[in-house]
Amino acid sequence: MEISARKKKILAAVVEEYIRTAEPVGSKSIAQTAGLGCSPATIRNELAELVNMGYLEQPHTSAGRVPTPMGYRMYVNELMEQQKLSLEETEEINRRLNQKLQQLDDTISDVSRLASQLTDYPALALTAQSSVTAKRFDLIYVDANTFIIVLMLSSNSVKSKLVHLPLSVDQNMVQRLASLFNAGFTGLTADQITPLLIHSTERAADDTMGLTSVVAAFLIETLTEANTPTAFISGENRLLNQPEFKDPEKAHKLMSYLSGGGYILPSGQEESMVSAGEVRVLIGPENVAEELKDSSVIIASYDAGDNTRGLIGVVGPTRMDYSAVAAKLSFLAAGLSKRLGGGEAPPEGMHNKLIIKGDDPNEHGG
Amino acid sequence: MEISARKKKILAAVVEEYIRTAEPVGSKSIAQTAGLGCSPATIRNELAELVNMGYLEQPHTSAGRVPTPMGYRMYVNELMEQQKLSLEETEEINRRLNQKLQQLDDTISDVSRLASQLTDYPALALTAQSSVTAKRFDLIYVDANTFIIVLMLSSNSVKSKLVHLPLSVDQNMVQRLASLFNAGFTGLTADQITPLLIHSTERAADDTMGLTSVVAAFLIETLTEANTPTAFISGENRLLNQPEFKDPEKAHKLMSYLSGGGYILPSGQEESMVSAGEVRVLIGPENVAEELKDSSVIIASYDAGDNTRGLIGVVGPTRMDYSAVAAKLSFLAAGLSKRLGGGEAPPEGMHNKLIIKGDDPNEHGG
DNA sequence: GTTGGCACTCTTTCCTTACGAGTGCTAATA
DNA sequence: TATTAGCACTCGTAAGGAAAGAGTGCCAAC
Repeated sequence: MEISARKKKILAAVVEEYIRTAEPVGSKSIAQTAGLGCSPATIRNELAELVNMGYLEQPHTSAGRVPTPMGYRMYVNELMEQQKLSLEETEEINRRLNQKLQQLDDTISDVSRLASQLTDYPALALTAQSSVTAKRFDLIYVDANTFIIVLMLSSNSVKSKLVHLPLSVDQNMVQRLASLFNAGFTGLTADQITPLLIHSTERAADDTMGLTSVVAAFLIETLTEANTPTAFISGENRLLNQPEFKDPEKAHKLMSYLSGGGYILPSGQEESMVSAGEVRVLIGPENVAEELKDSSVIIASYDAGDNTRGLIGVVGPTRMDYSAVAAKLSFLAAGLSKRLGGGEAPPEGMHNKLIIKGDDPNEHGG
Repeated sequence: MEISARKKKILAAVVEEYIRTAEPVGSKSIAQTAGLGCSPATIRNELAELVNMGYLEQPHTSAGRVPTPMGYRMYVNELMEQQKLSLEETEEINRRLNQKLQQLDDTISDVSRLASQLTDYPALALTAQSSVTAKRFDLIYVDANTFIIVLMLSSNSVKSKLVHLPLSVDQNMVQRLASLFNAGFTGLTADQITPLLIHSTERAADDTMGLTSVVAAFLIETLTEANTPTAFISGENRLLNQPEFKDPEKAHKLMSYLSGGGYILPSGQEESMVSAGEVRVLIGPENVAEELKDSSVIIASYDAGDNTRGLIGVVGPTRMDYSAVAAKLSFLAAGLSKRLGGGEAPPEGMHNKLIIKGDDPNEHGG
């Protein structure tokens, strides 16, 4: 059965009213606000059908209607209007991005904080999983017992570490080692750096002091860290703003799930699930994690340069302001991409052309 | 009026029972548990006097007794038994410290997370405010448009940054600049680096491309960052475990205060308030921040090396397990000091000799 | 297809009552 | 003088019940 235009209007009205008030929506208030010239009784008939179709439900017989996940899904896919951010909002976001943005590592936490502040929901930011390799080694001789490892990565970031040794370092050896590493270890991923390779380098450098393994260990650690996507969550406490979490039990469960680095997306699929410039919405039971079955997640991806993508997302009750949050995240992601990504800058006003993708492709007419 | 030995015993029993159950404590339960051979009626008389003296209060006429902040203070200063950590606990802490500890920057968040997990309260970690200066500069020429700044600080950490320039870099210039910076900028604090100094260096290096100011900017930024104490708070959500925060309003207020980097100690006095090896307890109204007047804070300081100290602290309701938390924090701080500080390692079993200092020196007999 | 009317349902709120934990006081006791 | 038993009293909390109110479903009329 196809859903009529009026039903759509009514459904949208219910969803929006419910998002606003968190109270079941009655026929009367719809008749007043939705602006379609008909009486509460008519609305009631339509509502009853929407319940039958699975878009709405009643908490109990004499209550108003509440959207089901399916109702939200319909709303997000077809009914929701793209929300435009006000000039002040876009300026605010840009200002804060410019203020903070130097290196992704430092900002991943700032980004999640910003997203949380903007939306008033808990927010998370994920760095992209990429395959970073070493591009260049420098070893700086400081004194007889000390040298500095400087490691430039394919992602064009630089990592460094001060190494103290109990033994005296030979300055020639340090230089020899740097050349050997530049020759043999650049372009390798962490798991291509085998003990065998290290060992043969050690011999080639005539290294009896274990310098080679120190440098190699730092390299492996750095690469592993750079390739491990890290998540940062902030603003968990904002859940408490939402009436659905007035029960501390419930709030605590979700908050500790989030704080504990609880994964939002099926691991390994993070970036692949959201393509660039698009915002994905996971509603209630569409989430994989048991703890999120009553909540919704909105995720945008950003281009972190180097052909990798990261994610920013927001978690809230299913009764979430999808439109506003999607718009904000989309703009934020675009701003991040512009600043981090090497690639083409998103066009001005890009946040208006926001593409929202549902979870289940069957459900939205393509 | 001096407080009798029996009153002390009774007060301690009330505090401990209340900490355990979060329910007002009646005379009967004390008579049973406290093991002083007297009847509830006797206890009642004593309790009434303890109320008069200000150590206890009654929520209402027919309820049991609850400690006042003054009662907690007395308990912390004089009555509380030093809690020893079990072998498993100390081993667990040591294990996790060893696992994580490489550089303070990376671990400040880990430390606060660890403290929070151990105590099941929100925890914060503060880096020490110190006066870090530059110790050594290296500039690595990468290609015509790129070089790397490597900056070694007096704290013996190393910071580095990749710099891209629109103009071609002259390799000689890069080296000249490094020498000039090593000669003129080491040992200076951020505010000693004046535009004048930068300008004269620029001329001395014959730098027409603005390299000098790029390096100087990085230096200033790094020093400023290193000297700014950063706080990290985690586990805010654990507040929800406590029955006193079953009201989401209340919980949210405190949590957002904490998340917002709310300051626990009067700013500027952070380290000076807690001396090494000692644990400080701030009970309820002893706190300066309005938001903390109903809560208690337990703080330990650790030696971060380089004559600087940092803090780890825990926030909870006044009904807090002072003894256990103090023991854990103390051990944690000692462990951190041992690993970070240059100084003498704390003696084995140091957590047994824990010194607890109250807020107000007048209140505990010296 | 739409609407007004009306009986019905079910939650929420408020009030009252009963209960019980714990006290304070008094008088007896060691 | 300190302790104890006994008892009336207080006050918060839980339980029960009635009234209110919001919203529905359905029917008959338009």
